Amino acid sequence: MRGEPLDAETIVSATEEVLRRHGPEKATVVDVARLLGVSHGSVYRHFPSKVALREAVIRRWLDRVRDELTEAIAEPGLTQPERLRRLLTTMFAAKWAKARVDPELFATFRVLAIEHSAESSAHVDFLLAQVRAVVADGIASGEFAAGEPDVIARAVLGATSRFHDPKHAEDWRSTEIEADAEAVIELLLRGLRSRSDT
Amino acid sequence: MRGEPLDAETIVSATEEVLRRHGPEKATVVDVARLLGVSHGSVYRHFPSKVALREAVIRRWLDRVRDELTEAIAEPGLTQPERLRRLLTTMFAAKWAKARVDPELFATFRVLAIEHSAESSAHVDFLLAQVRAVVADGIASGEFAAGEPDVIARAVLGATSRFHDPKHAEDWRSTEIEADAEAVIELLLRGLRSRSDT
DNA sequence: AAACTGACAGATATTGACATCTGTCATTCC
DNA sequence: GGAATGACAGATGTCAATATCTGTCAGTTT
Repeated sequence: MRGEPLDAETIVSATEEVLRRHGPEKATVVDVARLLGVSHGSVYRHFPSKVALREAVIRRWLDRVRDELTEAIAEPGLTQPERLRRLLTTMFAAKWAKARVDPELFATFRVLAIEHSAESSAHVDFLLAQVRAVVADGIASGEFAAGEPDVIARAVLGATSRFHDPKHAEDWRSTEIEADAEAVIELLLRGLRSRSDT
Repeated sequence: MRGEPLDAETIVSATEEVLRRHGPEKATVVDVARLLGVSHGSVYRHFPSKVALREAVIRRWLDRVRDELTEAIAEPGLTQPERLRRLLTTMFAAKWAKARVDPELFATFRVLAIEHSAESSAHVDFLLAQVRAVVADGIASGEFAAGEPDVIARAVLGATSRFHDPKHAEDWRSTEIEADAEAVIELLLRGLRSRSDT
């Protein structure tokens, strides 16, 4: 009946659109099929369940976030403290912007992220690896004091959860959050630096 | 009909019990009156509204938390870094214990705390003042590097929100939280200490 | 007369009949 | 004959009728 072949990617995009319009509670597989002009049975040809479909949506969303972030921190010629600061501020700013521009959409994806905790914790693992890499480089170069990169990376992410964990999204509406984040980053960098440094 | 006169304190206790049994959604003023064996009109003699009654409950709860905390940190003869560590660990442990012993009750009080944000932020101000005092003393004694005590106290509380903010209560079920808190406190203390120290 | 009651109006919550949704699959369509 | 359909069973959600709750107050009790 329609020229374009129905593929998974198209269905995921349509699902994202339905989630955007109706929110996570009201978005149904029937809605997705309706938007695509097919029967909902066809959607089930490409995804075994509604859960799997939503999982595909959140995975794509997190993949995009990850790509944005790796691109933003790819700048060469920085010291490790500078690199860590940039990694954190970029990460925070990206989340704050999303939460502020479209709070409802952000809340929707937060619901999906909670539903699919495996995907979310894979994302956290990615962030952890990014921080860990910078910390390890900094220790190797002597810019940071010696220590276990894994433990320190966990500590850095844990200490900044107020600024990146969606649980705190409501706090991000206030502009005080920038100054608070700055103060915490400053304190953490002081704690990380080796004593011989400035 | 009954010997004991009905007073505000008794009503608040009964309300706490009803909240404990039924949860924040289902707890009604009629339930409280029923538990006390009086008509609900009598409750309204002592409290102008259901909101005011719940506010009294959360205020008493937070007052008790505050008392526990001030008692726990009243030990003399500690250095300021030691005092700060003790303040934080005591604060965290108290919350973790409550959340673990009776998660539903903890969730109930969390709902009340959100309902009555004025009471909660007064409580945060109290915690902030406690941290600020230790930080200011530490700066005065040269144990901590110079800086704005207010800014630093905010940073310390902000960096540890994962360990004290009820938003993270679910994370506290894992025993990893102890080690994570320890690592963050260590990093913060390193950042706070003046450079001439150990 | 101070403390309490219980009937009341308006607001909110619960219920249960009805509608929609999820997931399956025998059948239809290119 | 592989892709899509639509009728279906069981689960979940919706909505309007019904019940309960909040807050008031004139009247009762001690």
